Amino acid sequence: MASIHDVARVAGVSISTVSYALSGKRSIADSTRLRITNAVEQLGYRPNAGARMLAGTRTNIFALTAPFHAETYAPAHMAFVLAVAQAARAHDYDVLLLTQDEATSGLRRVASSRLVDGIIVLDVAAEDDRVGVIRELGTPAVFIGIPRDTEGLVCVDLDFEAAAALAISRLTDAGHRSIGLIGHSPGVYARGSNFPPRFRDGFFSAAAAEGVATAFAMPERDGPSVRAALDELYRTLPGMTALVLHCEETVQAAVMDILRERGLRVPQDLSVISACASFETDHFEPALDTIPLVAADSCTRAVELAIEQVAGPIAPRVELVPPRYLERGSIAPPAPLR
Amino acid sequence: MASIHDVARVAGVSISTVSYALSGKRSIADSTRLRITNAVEQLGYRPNAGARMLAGTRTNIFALTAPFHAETYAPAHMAFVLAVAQAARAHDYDVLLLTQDEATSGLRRVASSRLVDGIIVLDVAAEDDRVGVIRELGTPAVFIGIPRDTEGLVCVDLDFEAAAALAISRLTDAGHRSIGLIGHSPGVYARGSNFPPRFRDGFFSAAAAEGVATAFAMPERDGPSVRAALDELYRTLPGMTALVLHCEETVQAAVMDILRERGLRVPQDLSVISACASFETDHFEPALDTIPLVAADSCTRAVELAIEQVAGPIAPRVELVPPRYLERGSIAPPAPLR
DNA sequence: TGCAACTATCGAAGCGTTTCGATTGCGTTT
DNA sequence: AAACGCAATCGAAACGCTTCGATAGTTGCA
Repeated sequence: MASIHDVARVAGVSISTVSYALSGKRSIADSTRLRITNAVEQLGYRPNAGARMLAGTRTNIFALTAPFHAETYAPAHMAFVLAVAQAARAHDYDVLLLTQDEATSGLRRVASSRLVDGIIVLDVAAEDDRVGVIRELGTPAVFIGIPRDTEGLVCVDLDFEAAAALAISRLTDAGHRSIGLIGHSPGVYARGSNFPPRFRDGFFSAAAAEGVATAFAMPERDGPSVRAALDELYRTLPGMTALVLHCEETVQAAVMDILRERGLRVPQDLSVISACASFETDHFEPALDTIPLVAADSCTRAVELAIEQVAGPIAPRVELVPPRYLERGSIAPPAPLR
Repeated sequence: MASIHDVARVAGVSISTVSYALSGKRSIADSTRLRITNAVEQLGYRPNAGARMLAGTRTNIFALTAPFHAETYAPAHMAFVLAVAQAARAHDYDVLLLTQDEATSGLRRVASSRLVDGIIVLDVAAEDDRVGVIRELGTPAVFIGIPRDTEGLVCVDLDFEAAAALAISRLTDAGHRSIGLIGHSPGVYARGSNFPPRFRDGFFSAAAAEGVATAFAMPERDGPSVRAALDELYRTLPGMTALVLHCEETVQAAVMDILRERGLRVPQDLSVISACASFETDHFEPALDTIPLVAADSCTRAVELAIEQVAGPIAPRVELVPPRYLERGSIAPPAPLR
């Protein structure tokens, strides 16, 4: 395997010249640079990663800690993992995957062995063990998600409160005054993943501000309870004219099936918005207005912030990504009283 | 950050003694070893990863190339990624995640910069670009899945042919002579992921060997075509008494719903086996006999083989993991003619 | 003409390990 | 008593890069 010495020899220069030519950190004559790049090409030279880490100040690797448990929704999880990896590669960073059973010890290990320059934290719980470790390590880190105590941390996430408020405002603009919300399964709220409660709370407070009547149900992941959840909403809120879905793909599909089965047309009989889903919603029949949860948005920003931190300390912050709204025609004014 | 020099100073020995004490590669007096481990503890010393890579012969990192595309079924994909990461950690290896848009160039990059000791290849297509690159690089690599040309490669996978044969033999043992198969969507077969055809072919040849009548249908991922697929099976094979499912969770769920809706009882009216699914099938009503696709089985073995290759070349091979069978009571003798 | 200010290049000192030969001191064997 | 073998330890040479501080050679300007 060719080393920088070989390149220097072939190009007829010293190794420091090669290093500077490749890094661009000092000016090098065009003719020399050309000889060097030719030599690199010819030898198939690639700088040795270990040597670089040792001599340089950075490793060009980020750790990604992405716990996976029973309640995790695989497609969304996957989307975030991939988005982080892609964003990192765009800045010449690689991603090292930490496993959940090594969550805190793995962080310590990779940080104190200087294997990584920083840490990206996914699927953040309100009370998250990783927060304490990261504070203590002082390693550059970005949380995608927001723990309860954000003191000293850099966090990025979709603005779920604003997303909920956006859903409410679109519906009230259309004239709705009775709006239901179908959320995730109770386990998701119980376990402490932080965005479902944030959406729910944003929903309730925006509704309260508008003086809108609300109802909320949390179906289990599997079949029959979706039906029960819908029944519960109609029981609590008999005049419900609009529905916000903040739940998994299978549940949303089930809801649409049940509505169809009951002869309820969207949007004539019921307006529906799909909120903060990380999957495509345009295959539903009819297609639904959507406030998408775009993994790439948060992850790209997270990687940028991580890179800034590698360069030097930055101010702690919580950055909320504003929600977008995609119209697909699933909202109409409420039907006149039947 | 404490270095090996600090440890040596505190313990009152030379750095080589520290290194040998920690690696165990030469004998060290118990008293000395104790002083060293105390110093390590006290200073919170962790060997620097970069220095280790440079001086030693290995990096203790594997690259994981796991392409993700439209046809990918996220939960299964995730299960394999996690299983690889866990198996690697059990051998003190970390996992570097390569993205699909850098599939071949990423392999070249991490291998020739000596960032990784080896490569684990997931979701192998029959004709897979990564095969050529890996042959050319000569880096230790293990394929989880089997490309068409396995010349010189080390591959591990569930024995899908044997799994199909096992399903057939369980059903023929119970007296079935007309067996249907519901497979993945046509796109999966077209794109070249290699296990669906292997299962299908194993199914047909085992059935032929037993003189059993068969039918095969490939529903699209979404709703209505599952119904169509079942209709197709009953049309092609009016006397069908048993069904093998080799498809995604949502499709299996849909099949069970449709059977229930049509008043077909499992197993009295139809025997059903779920084959090579990486999800839990015991929540179906009724629970289904299952030939599970256990990610950990293949991934553990793959990591072992990768580690053997890091130590020195091993013979190329295709290792097939034998299928298991979980009885749950979804098989009965065929119903007498109705 | 002389000197300052550049530009382009080089040499050498690290970075923190691993590992290969010593070297030392003891107990055993002849 | 000389010779040997072994266990425990040390010193120093890599490993391949980055980067700091020279050094020559050029140019510009007083």
